[in-house]
Amino acid sequence: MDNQDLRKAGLKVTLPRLKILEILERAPARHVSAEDVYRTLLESGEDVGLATVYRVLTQFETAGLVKRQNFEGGHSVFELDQGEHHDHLVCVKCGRIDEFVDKTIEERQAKIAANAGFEMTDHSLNIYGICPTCQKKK
Amino acid sequence: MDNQDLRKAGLKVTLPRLKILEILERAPARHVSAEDVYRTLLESGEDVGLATVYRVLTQFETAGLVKRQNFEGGHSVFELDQGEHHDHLVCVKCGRIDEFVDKTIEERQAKIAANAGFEMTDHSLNIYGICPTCQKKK
DNA sequence: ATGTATGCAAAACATTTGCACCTGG
DNA sequence: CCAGGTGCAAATGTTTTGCATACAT
Repeated sequence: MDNQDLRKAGLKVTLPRLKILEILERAPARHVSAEDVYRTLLESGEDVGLATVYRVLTQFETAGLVKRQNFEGGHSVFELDQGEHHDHLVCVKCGRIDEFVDKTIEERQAKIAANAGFEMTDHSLNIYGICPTCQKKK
Repeated sequence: MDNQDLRKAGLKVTLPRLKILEILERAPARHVSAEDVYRTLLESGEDVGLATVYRVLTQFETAGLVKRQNFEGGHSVFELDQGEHHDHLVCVKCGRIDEFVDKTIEERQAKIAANAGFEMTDHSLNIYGICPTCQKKK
């Protein structure tokens, strides 16, 4: 089935692309960095270059298969794009990432952009904090 | 007056620090990158290293004098911290940055963090789009 | 004087790109 | 076969760091 997605995006079905797609699908955290993907590939004995990981992830993003999130410190994570937009709650201690959607916020954002005369292309809302687990550990 | 702010932060009052503070105060765009500050310094004939610009800006951030915003592409901008929190509207064409505050959004964010059991430490909301000026230029 | 600050050059990251070789359709 | 894909190494852009020197107090 994934082969179809790749072909539709005009991408050849190659081993690296399939493997990376698989890793994204199985990632327990859903949000993984390019480095994470690369490490996982090496662990499974695949001989894929980090450059390819970046190239493939970028192509996937262009194809709409994947979403890229830029967090603080010039560090990005990728997640499978499952259609529904959402924002992120990021734990600054353990890196855990929760997702949420808030219709009210979405609406206000659209209104703010419109008021300012901006044609909104995208938006990112990240709430940083300490997750329940890390609070207990303290 | 600024000398006081520096001293209070435990920083010696040095020429580079004063100059950088001055540039931040006079920046027409309010939001400047380290590179911007560096270039402005060179233009005014000051002999300051880029490393110092980064060091000073980081110290200013720690001291609460300055806010750092991380935008997409591992690129950061700095602005004088004037107390009132605000979010950003960023033009993806010309880089123009507008500020806004929306009480409703702030409240919802706090609620979302609380519901998830997160102790919120910070949050960043950036709306990306095309500003009115760039729309006309099209 | 003495502990900080600074400039410079080198290092550290995260990401991208050039290029010769490989591979899917 | 041949365009597109890949690995590797080198380049990039941004930010940080090591170190010897210079400065504020």
